[in-house]
Amino acid sequence: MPELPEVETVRRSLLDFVPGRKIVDVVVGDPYVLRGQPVDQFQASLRDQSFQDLERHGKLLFFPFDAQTLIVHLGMTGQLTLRRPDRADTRFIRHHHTGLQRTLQHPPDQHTHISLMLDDGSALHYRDVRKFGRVFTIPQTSRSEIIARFRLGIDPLTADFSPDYLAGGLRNRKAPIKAALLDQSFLAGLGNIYADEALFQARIRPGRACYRVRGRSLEALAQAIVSVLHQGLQAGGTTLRDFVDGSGQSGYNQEGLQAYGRYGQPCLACGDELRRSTVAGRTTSWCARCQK
DNA sequence: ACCTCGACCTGGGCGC
DNA sequence: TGCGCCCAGGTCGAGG
Repeated sequence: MPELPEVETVRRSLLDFVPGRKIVDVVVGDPYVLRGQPVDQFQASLRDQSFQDLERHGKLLFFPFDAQTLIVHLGMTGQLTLRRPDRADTRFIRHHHTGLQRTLQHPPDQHTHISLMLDDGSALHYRDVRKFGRVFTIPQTSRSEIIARFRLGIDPLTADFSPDYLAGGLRNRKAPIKAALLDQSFLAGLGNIYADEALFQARIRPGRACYRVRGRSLEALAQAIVSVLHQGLQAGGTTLRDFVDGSGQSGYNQEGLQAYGRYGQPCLACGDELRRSTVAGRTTSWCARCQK
């Protein structure tokens, strides 16, 4: 589900409510998402701690506490949402046309694996159908140490990102350009949606070898990466199936996608039918006429 | 030091 | 209604 714009949307939506709140209880449903951390250790590390800040680098969320840092990666279907006592629960509603699952908030269900009970009666729930995500704590660690520990590259929405950085990373690779965009140790934050969107906007074929992306084309790509991420962020993220922000709200960037998932449909630039192929192991939509 | 591919999970949609 | 197959916003580790 969640690429940089979705994760940042979650972070921003939680920032309004969570800092200052104290964790009074830690409920673990399925310990699988702790990825090996003992349940009692996880619980003890968070109990009685107060939220200070929520940070993000690429797709990784991390929440610093006094002695611990809470790490959250949403994987493919992870949802981090606040259930507030001042709002009524709502049922899941499947949108007839889009299939979107909407709900503002609801009680924990069989997919709710972690619940942090807060001192104002609200609860921060981690729900993850496919369980590709992870939630655990590590001893208090600085931002730069976290980036190093999880081998994350430059976040494209920071000042560290530049056409030069992009050029330096692509020069010696012969893999498809899309593979480089998905490589989190090079660029942290792009996933399958925004990689396809950026390549479409920059008019570059997803299968083109990295070292062959140079000059104006590379400049266009650097610009397109930032542009598609900003667009996603402005739309509150892309909700294909189950993405929601911290309040349970869907995004609407799915309505602005020009390439991702549009194979078989006409290219919005030239009208040709968009192709479908597999690049870097992922389904890819692209226009054979526009993208060279 | 790359790169590709299968594995990890669950559920929805579709064809028969 | 049911079954089997394919598909899905992401990593990881094994093996070439």
